[in-house]
Amino acid sequence: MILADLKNKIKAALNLESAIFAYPTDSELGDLSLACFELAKSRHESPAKLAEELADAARNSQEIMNYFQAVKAVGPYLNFFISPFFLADNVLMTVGKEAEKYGFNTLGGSKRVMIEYSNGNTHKEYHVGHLRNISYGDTVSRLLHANGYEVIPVSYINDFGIHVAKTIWRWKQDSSYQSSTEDKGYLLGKCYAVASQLLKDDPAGKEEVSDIMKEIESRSGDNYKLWTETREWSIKYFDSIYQELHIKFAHIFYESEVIDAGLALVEGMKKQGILRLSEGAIIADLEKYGLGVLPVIRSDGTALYPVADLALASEKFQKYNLDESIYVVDVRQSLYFEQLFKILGLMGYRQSLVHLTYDFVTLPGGMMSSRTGNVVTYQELKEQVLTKFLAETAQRHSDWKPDRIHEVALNLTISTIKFEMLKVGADKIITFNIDEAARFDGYTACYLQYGYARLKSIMRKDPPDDHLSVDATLLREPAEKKILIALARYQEIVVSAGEKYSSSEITKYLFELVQLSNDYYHEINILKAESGIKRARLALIKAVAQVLKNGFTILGMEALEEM
RNA sequence: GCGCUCGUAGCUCAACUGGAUAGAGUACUUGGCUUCGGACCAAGGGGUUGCAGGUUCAAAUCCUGCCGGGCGCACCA
Repeated sequence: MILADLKNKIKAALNLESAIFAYPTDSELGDLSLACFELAKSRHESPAKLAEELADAARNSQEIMNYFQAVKAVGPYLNFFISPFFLADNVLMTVGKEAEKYGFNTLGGSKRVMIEYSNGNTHKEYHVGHLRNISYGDTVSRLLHANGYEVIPVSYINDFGIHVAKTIWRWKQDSSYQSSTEDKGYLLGKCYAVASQLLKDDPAGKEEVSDIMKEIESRSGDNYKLWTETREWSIKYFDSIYQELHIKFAHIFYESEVIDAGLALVEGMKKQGILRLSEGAIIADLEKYGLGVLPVIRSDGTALYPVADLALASEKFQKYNLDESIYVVDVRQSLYFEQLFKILGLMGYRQSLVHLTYDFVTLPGGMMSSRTGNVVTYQELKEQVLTKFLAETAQRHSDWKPDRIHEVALNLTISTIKFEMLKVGADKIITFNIDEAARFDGYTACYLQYGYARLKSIMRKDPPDDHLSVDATLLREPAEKKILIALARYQEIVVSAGEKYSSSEITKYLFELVQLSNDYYHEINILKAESGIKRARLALIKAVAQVLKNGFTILGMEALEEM
C-alpha cells in the first residue's frame, strides 16, 4: 500500500519501534505527520527537541529523501512532504494497474465470515428501517470482501410467526385485497398494518388468530394452504426489492425451515441444564452472567423466537464452516443477542459472534413500527424520491427517451436512499427527511454522482491513455497533489472502515474526493492544456473516476456515466 | 429501579479513537456562466463541544457526579 509503505520506510530509516502517523489538519504543514510526544516521553526528551533531531536524521537519510521533498519539525510535530513525482507516478501506476481492485487488500486472510442482514418478515411491509439494515449490511459485506475476507451474505426471513396469522385473518375478511391489481406481496404488508390495528382491542379476533396460527403450525388445512400461497407472494416481493437494490444473498434461511430442528435442540439443552422449566415456560436462566432470563418456550408449549435462532446458528456453523458470524440487527436487540451468544457459548460453539448494531430510522412525524401502522414503506419512499428525480432528469435531457430518463432517475433514487442510510454513524438515529435526502447539492448521493458523470464527460471528449504512457511528473499543481494524496489514502480508508464496520467513513471520503475533484475542475483546465500536461491530467481524472467508482461499489451504488 | 446509548454551529452530521486554530453540509449574506455539463465553484458571519469536577504536557474524546433525550430489562420479534 502506497502510504503504509512510506510510513514503514520512515520507521525503518529513523529506527522507530512504533510510530502513529496522522495527516496534518492543514496541507501547508505537510502531507504526513508524526507527533513526537510518546516517543519523547520514553526517551526523556522534550518533544520539540526530538522532532528537530528526527528531522535532521530524516534529511540525512538517502532512503527517506528518495520519497520526500522536505521534512520539517513544527513544534512537537515532525512533518513530511511527499515528493510529488514519486506520488504521481506511484498513484497513477497503482490505480491504473489494479483498477476495480484498487483498495482491496488481504488483511482478512480469507477467513470465512457469514453476515446476516435484511431479515424481513413475510406478510409485513418492507419499510425504511429495513432499508437501513440492508444498506448497512450490504456495505459491511462488501467492505469485508475488499479487506480479504471470504464473505457469505445471507438473509433470514421470519415466515412463521404470529404476524403471519394476523395478516391471513384480515386477508380473508376483506375481499378487496384479492381483487386489487397491486403487487400481492406489497398488499400483504398493508393488510398486516390494518390487522394489527384492528386486533388491538379485539379479544375475539385474537382467539381466531391463535386458531389460524395453530393450523399453520400443524401444516395442514385451508389456512396452511393460504399461508403457503401468501408466503410465496412475500418472498417474490422481497426478491424484486433485492433485485432493484442490486443485493445478492448467497442463501436465504426461513424460520419455517429451522423451527423443528430448534424444538429438537431444546430437548437436549434441557438435559444439559442449559434450559429449565420456570412458571410453566422453558427458560434460559442467565442471571449469574448478569443477563437476566430468556424465555424460550411459552407456558402453552409454543416456541418463541430464540428456538429458531439457536437452530439457525447451529445450521450455519455446521454447514458453512465459519470463523465468524455477524448479525446486523437493530440496537434494541442488544440484550437479546448477548443472551443468544451466551447460550451458544454454553452449547460449545467457539466461533466469533458479532452483533452489529445500528439505531433505528424515524420520520419527522414519529416512530417507525409495523404494529402502529405509522410506517413509510420502501415502495412509498421510492415513489416519492423517484418522482422528483424523474422530473429533474426530464427537464435537463429533453432529448432522452422516457426509458433512459427512468433508468437514470431510478439509479439516483436507489443511490440516494442507500447513501442517506450509510452516511451517518450506526449509533445515530436517522430522522429520514425525504426533501433533504432528495436534494442535488450538499452531502448527497446526487452530488457524488454528478461529480463522477462530469469527469466521464471529459474523458469521452478525449479518452485518457494507458497509465504507462503518460508523464506523471507533469502534475505539478498543488490541487493535483492534494488529489493524489487523497487517492493514495483510499487504501487506508478501506482498512479503517472495515475494522470499524464504518460505512460513513467511506461516504465521507468519497464526498471529500468529489469536492477536491470539483475544485480542480474549476481551477484547472484539462482539455485546453498543452499536450503532455493534458495527457497527464486526463490520466489523473481517470484515476479519480476509478476510485470513485470503487467506493460507490462498496456503498452498493452504481456509478452513472451520464445524468 | 437496573443496564445500554446519545447530547458538538439555527438545523443535519464529522473529528483518523488522547494531539496542531473543533471541521463539513444546509440555511443566511455576497461574488462567479466568452465555463471541459452551474445538479458547480469561491468568500463571509455563525462554537464556553449539555453542566460541574478530575486525570494528562495535551480532553469533544478517558474517569466521577449531575441534567436532558432515546432504547432495553420472562412468555412481542
